[in-house]
Parts: sequence; C-alpha cells; structure tokens
Amino acid sequence: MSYSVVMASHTAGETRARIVAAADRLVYERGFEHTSFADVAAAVGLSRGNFYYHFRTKDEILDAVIEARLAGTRAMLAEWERQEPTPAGRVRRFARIVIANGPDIRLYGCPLGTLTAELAKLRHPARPQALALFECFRTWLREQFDAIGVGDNADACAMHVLVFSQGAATLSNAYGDDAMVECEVASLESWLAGVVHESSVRP
Amino acid sequence: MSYSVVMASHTAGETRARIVAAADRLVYERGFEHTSFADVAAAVGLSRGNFYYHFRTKDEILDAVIEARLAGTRAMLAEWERQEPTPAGRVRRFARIVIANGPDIRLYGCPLGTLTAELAKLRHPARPQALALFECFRTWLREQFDAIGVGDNADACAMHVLVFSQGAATLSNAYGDDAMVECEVASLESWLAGVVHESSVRP
DNA sequence: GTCTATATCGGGATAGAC
DNA sequence: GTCTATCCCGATATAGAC
Repeated sequence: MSYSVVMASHTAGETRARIVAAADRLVYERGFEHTSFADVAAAVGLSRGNFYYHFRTKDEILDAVIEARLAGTRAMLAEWERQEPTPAGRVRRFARIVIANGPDIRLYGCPLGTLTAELAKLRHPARPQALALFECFRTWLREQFDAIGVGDNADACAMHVLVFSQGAATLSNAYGDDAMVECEVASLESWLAGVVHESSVRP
Repeated sequence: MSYSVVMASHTAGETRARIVAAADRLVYERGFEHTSFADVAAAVGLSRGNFYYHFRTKDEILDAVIEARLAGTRAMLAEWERQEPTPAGRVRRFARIVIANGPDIRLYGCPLGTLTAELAKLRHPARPQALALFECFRTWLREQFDAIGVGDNADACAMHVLVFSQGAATLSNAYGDDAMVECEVASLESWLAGVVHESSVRP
C-alpha cells in the first residue's frame, strides 16, 4: 500500500530482472560453479549485502536463470513460427543458430548443452529444469516434423537435429572453425531436404 | 644413488601413477574445478601434505591427466586397428563407443567433450592440450576415410563423425535414453555405408 | 532497498618434523 | 616420502545500521 514504490529509481522487480540477466550471461560465459555472487553483484552494480535481499542462495539464482531462458526460448520459437511459414524452414532456422550465434558458441559453447553437462557432473538438483529447456526445443522440432509428415519418425527426426546442433556447437567451441560448422549445417540441410522429399512423395 | 629406493613399498612413480588415475576419474565424474586436492588425496589414501610432494599445483595434475588420456587414446586406437581390418569397421567401432561406454556417458557425458567445454569456460591455459586429444581422434578418423577413398572429403568426414559422437554423448547424458542413442548410431552407420559405396563405385 | 561489517567454511599452497 | 600444522584467500551467507 506504499505509494513511494512507484517513485523509487529501481523497483525490486526491475533489480531482480537485471540480476537474472547478468547471472544468465555470466553462467553462460564462465559456467555456474565458476560464477560467484560477487561477479553478478559487480555486473549489476550492487553490493553483495544487498544481493541477498533479492536471492538468498545460489541455487535460487540458477532457478531464475533457467526460468528466464525458458521464457526466452518460447518467445524465440514463437517468433520463428511467425517469420518462417513452412515447417522445413523453421527446422532450418533452428539448424542455423550455430552459425547465427557463431561468435558466442565458439567462445562458450551451446548455453543449453554446457549447462546440462555441468549440472550433470555436479549432480545438481536443478537438472530436471535444465532438461525441460531441452524438451522445449525437442517438442517444437517434433511438431515441425509432424507437419512435414514423417509419421512415427517425428521424434527421432527431432532428436537427430538436436544431436547435430549439440555436436556442431561442441566442435565449434573446441576448434573455432567456421568452415567446418557451415559444412555440417549444409550436410544437415541436405538430410532435411531428403526427409521432406520422401514425405511429400508418399500417398 | 640410494639402493633403498627399490625396497620402498611404493616408488614415487607408482604413487604418481595412482594419483593420475584417481584424478582422471574424478575430473571425469565431477569436472576439473569441482575436484579438490582433498578428493584426489582421499581417493589414493594420501595426506594432502604429502600430495604436494608429487604435484605442486592443480594445473600440473591436469596436464598429467591429459597426457595420460593421450597415451590411453593412442593405445586404444592402435588396438582397434589390430582388431578391425577394414577402415569402415574402425570408424564403426569409434561410432559405437557411445553405446559401449553407455553407462558412464549417461552419467558424466563424453570425457573429452566435457573437459574441453569446461576448460573453454575457464579460459584455462591447458585448452590446447585438450584440443590435441580431439586432434588425436580426428587424425585417426581422417586416415580411415583416406583409406576408404573419399579423396578431399576425408577431413570433412572425420569431423562429421566427431560431431555425431559429441552430439550423441551430450543427449545421452541429458536424457539417459538408450533407444535414441542406438537410433542415432544406426543413422550414422547408414551414412557411412553410403560413403563407402560411393567411393567404391568411382573409377 | 541498499549499504558495511563480519562469521564461517573449504580449497590451494607452504613449512618443517619424522 | 610421508606426515601434521598452518597460512591465505575467495566464496557463501548473515547481522544490523542507514
């Protein structure tokens, strides 16, 4: 019931959002364990003491980061559906992330794959939530392959595309080799063209 | 010039080897940063103080672990060459690691891929040495594709197999799904059969 | 809501006795 | 070569003033 809230330079929600955005980036660049409270606080321009007003534990930040990534992913996929009319075009759009986000991926790998791998080694309780992020892409890809008309193979096709993207990101990160990534994307696109063709010629 | 050395219950070299073996396993299971001196010392049954007699810094242990993995990898590849007479058979053997080492990979991912990804995020000085481990596989695969007779595509084929293996390992680790892994291995094997066939029908 | 100060803990690394 | 004891630092987390 306090009117002064609207006059504050930053509301709690705004500060929280800035913290999550900074933590998201730092967790991506340095990994979850290697990111400290001090790092995040410094990135937002906050003292460590005040930090605990917004997040009590490190795991709480991780939960918030994963939730933010989920929301961001859903928004991105919805945007792609708007921009790409055909299901094959949407799958291609996904396959090309590894090119579009090339600079980041070369330095830090895939945000999803590297987080999942780290949480697995830590046997961290938030693993299921990171997996939900994977599921978000898998389900969306499966829907596209359903629309293409691959029948029972929709999920296998979706997983195949995910395997490609994770492998390409890992090797892009290891070697920093643009040419290889483009070669692999081309290979997946020709596979996709074959899948689309096979589906369209069926009765 | 001391004769007593040969009478010691453990020589320095033996103890060192046991430390490296324990560190190798722990780095794989928990990640490099999450593995402490105390963890390794406890695994070998050594006090932390004595530990520093063998390794002065954590990075020295990492170097030793990577070197041990290099030696192990070379021995494994040589063994495969002995057991598999054809180059295609050798590539298949590589592709099936993700099945043969299924239990470990589901829990901890690919030892090579996860280490490389972690060192990239840490911007660790040992990154080039981890990359040499990747190169070891890449070169060996390229030699097999050269023998198959794919001409200028040998390196691209080698990278394609590496991309597959890294992607399959990442998703095996994320989902713990055996069926998906076998499906992906089958997909790569049919790709490989196509490559072999195309090469053999050329003049 | 933001700050400073502080408690507490774990890990890397060293010194020196045996 | 192995041990115990210790130093030092960074990180999580808390208390309490403003």
